[in-house]
Amino acid sequence: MDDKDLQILKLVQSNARLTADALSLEVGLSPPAIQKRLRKLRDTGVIENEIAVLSPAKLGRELTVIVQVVLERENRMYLDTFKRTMRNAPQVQQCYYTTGEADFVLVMTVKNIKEYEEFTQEYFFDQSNVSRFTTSVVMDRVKVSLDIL
Amino acid sequence: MDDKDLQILKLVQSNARLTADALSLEVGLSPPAIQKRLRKLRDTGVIENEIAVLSPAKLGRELTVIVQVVLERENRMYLDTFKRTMRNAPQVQQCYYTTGEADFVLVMTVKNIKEYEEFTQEYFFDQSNVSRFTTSVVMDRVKVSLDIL
DNA sequence: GGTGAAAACCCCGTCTG
DNA sequence: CAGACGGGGTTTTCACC
Repeated sequence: MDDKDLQILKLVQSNARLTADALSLEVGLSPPAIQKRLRKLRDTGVIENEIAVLSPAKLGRELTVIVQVVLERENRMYLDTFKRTMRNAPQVQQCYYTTGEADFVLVMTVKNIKEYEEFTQEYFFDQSNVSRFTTSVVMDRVKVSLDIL
Repeated sequence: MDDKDLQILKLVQSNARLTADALSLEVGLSPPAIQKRLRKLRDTGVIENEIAVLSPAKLGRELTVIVQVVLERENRMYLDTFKRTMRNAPQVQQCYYTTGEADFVLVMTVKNIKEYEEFTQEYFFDQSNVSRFTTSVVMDRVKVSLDIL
């Protein structure tokens, strides 16, 4: 992991379609050298995966909400159950287990408020372990990235 | 936008490296047909971009925090200034302008609590428009994706 | 890490249902 | 109009230096 690797990572974290050829011009290595580094970065898990970012608006998921969830009982089994449920819920983009007021913070995308209401019915009310939750409706997705460099 | 497109999107949103050949087997179209659809999905903005997801842990960004920010004055100019600042701050992965208690919700990744403290000094205290903010430290990144299908 | 050849993949015509 | 085939060009891959 040297400076060249960091340069490559900075570029591909916002555009994974850059060819080894294009990268080689920026970084100053031959295309095969770039490929070797990319392979290593993938194998070692520095690059976790490469994904297509879809437009929520163009796919009818106009509504983004942020939810803070407080659980009723906070023991290992209940925590794991809740985590597993969130991982399997397609409406839940992100789920964080946090310190502070809430136990979990969720970032969700849904078609409309009705779909969100149905989600809360299914996951927060019916025989669940959720004590209370507060909902914030997103008016502007000011910045949405996974960049870390 | 038919069912075939949706199938393609579902696959590439979690793995953008799938070749047209591999996709053709799943979807039941010829590789050129897949490519034509992919091109259209990119051109129309349904696929916004393709990115490499990096491991925060392996790059020394061990700490994720979620911050709720309340502004002092909430007029157009102050809002736009705050949004622009967040977009340009590399520590801020995501920034949402929301209804509810907080004006903004941030998802941030930092090296350690010291870097976060410095960030708050620079962006929240020094001559800023921030009234107050509450910090939640992430103990488990249960689910972090941008999947919407 | 660089070089060069082979393989795989992508993209563009054209054709067909 | 959307999909299937076939070419040529690009990109990736791999052996070797």
